[in-house]
Amino acid sequence: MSVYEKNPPTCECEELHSEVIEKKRTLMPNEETLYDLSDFFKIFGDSTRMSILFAIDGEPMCVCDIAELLGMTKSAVSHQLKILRQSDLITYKKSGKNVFYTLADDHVRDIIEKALEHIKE
Amino acid sequence: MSVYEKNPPTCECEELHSEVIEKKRTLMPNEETLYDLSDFFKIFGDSTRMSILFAIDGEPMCVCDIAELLGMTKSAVSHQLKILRQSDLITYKKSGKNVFYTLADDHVRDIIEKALEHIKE
DNA sequence: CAAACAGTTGAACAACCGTTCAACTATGAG
DNA sequence: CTCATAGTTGAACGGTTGTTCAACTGTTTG
Repeated sequence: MSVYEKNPPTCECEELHSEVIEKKRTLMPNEETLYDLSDFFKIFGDSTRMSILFAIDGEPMCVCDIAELLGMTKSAVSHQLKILRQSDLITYKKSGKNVFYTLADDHVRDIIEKALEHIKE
Repeated sequence: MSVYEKNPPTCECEELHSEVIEKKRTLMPNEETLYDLSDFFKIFGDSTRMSILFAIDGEPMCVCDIAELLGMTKSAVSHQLKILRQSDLITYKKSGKNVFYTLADDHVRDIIEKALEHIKE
């Protein structure tokens, strides 16, 4: 049951524009989509993860090299790689003792590109 | 001074792929851009703010109506509106006792649309 | 001017999240 | 087999962040 479906009235306002509210209610995405969307953006909302995404763009990198490049510990990097893995934003390939990570697809690049455009307005 | 510029070595690894690291170092965006990017995505990384963005898309809405639609208090909504305002993602127009908010431009819509595509893969 | 209502704001609290630390698995070299 | 190295993981700590609450500003109405 979505919160957008009718009451209970939580806003103490007296003079609501009911027509507008009802109209908007029908236009809102369902709650699950809203959570999926914000969860998706949450992944990009950390500078460490953003750095990792740029680092492993193009040529794959192993955990040690990423840690060295970013000036962080392997542990911290590995924790973030796990989050990126679980979001299907990156893939990895084991090679001996090393694990090489790279971007899963071009979608990620596209979204970051869009954001860069907005920032430089 | 960026952390990506040369050492000190923070990774305890012994067998680094120095060539790859140096190459990547030249390709990384500067630190400020990285922070701006992740800060930008951070705005979208909250389901309340995401709901507000969908709500005020198209026809503008006043704070009371948004609060009623989302089932939240005016205060909570106002706090989030402030964050969205400071990020230049929304604009507002005062009209009597009401303040009507709407999206600043089509850029926001574009980015959310891209994300929606990725989610439905 | 006074009362009512829309909206904002700062402080405080709780929940969330990223890094650190230590312990662990696993692979390759001697 | 044993040791060293790459990488992962869970717990814990500290900083961040969203909501609540109460007090505030500002506008309209009588």
